[in-house]
Amino acid sequence: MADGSSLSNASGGAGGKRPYHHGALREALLEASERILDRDGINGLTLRAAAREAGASHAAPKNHFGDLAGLLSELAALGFRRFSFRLEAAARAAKAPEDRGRAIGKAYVHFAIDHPGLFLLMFRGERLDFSRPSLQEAMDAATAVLAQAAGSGKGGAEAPQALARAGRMVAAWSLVHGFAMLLIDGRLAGLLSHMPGTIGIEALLDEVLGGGR
Amino acid sequence: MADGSSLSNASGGAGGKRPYHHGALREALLEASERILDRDGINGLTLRAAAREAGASHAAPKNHFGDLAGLLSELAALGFRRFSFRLEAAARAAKAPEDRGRAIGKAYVHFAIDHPGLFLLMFRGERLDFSRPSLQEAMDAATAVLAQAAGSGKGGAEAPQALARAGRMVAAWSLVHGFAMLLIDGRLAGLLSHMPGTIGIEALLDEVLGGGR
DNA sequence: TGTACATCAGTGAACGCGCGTTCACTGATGTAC
DNA sequence: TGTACATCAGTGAACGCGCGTTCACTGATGTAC
Repeated sequence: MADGSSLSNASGGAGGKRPYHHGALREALLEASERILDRDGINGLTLRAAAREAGASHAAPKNHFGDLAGLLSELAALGFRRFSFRLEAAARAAKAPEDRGRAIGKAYVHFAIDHPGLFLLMFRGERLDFSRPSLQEAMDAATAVLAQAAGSGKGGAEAPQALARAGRMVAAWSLVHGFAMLLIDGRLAGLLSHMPGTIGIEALLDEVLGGGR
Repeated sequence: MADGSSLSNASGGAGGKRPYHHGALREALLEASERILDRDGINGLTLRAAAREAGASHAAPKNHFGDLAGLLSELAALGFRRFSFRLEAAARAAKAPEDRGRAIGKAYVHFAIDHPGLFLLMFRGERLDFSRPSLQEAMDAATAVLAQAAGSGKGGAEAPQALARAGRMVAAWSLVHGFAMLLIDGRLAGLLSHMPGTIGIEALLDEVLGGGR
């Protein structure tokens, strides 16, 4: 995907008969896979289902991804790249430096809300192949964004000990990750429905992220 | 499971020939399922695998659980009951009242470490049947333990607003849940290996739970 | 204390299904000459 | 500017596998009389 969204080449004409070679089947398969992920969840995403959704023969994905773990891993890598982009954009958009941590936290949760299937695929490592360089690179980049966000949160000079710094970073990560997971699994909705009054998710998220400051 | 662990009845004799009726196949299937969960993960747990592991015919589980969702849900219910028990025991064992919240948080994470497969089954709702009364009851009980723990954490009288109270509870839950999830998925190990020095999980957990106080 | 019978847990063969994978093939593209 | 050929993406039939489910059955238990 060199330059974005010009994915439908070759078959765009008015001829109707689609050519033997798709031209961008790899990208089409990834897009189809994401659609399946959002619609049917991770267990519905198989090599055959991806081929079906993309309108290709069921053996075609083999050429591009090798096996199912390959397809899932490339899709997860794509997700991590998009994830990093959104976190960084949120950090840049924050007005004051001390708002950056909270902005990144909100972006983290919003990504999970917008792409729950992709988010679960990314953070449910069981079926991914971490030896794939594209996945490793995308994951490392995302981790770097998070580490930088947590490191800049409250001023970096005091508390120079490694344990304290790791504790602050992991606490921030755990907080937003746990919130996102519980939300996606419907646990927060179940909890809030048992509480008096009406509490919206956004207000709750603000409260959770604001509470630690 | 009325009175605990006397699960191997009837076939205990020295006769060798095991009887046609198992006597406690339901419990044996649940134990076998948990073994599979820990060994092969949730995707390895099928009706046939459970029957195989328990030494029964592959159609036998149908009699006790109906379908796969039934088996998974009963196993999750069992997990929630054990979960509640451990959280409550940790709360009781805390010396000072102000230590209870932290003790419950540690018990939460330790449960996930000790039973990762079961923990993921419990908190990955996709394949559970929440209309099962046993699962509902066990979940409600666990939620009540958590709510009580968060409510008693810092004194209950001030900040009487519902949103603030919900925020405190959800923040505490998100923190331990996120930590447990990231740990199980191996993300924390990956992160710590990139940091200077050697940081143990227990020390990190103490730091994370202690940081908010 | 026996006998007949209903009940039901558990068995094992058989079914259809979707899956990943293999394999011979076909159509298109690019390159050598 | 043509022609031959290697390459390779994509096809479609076929394979074996494990799954959930069905179904006729078998063995054990409990109850009525």
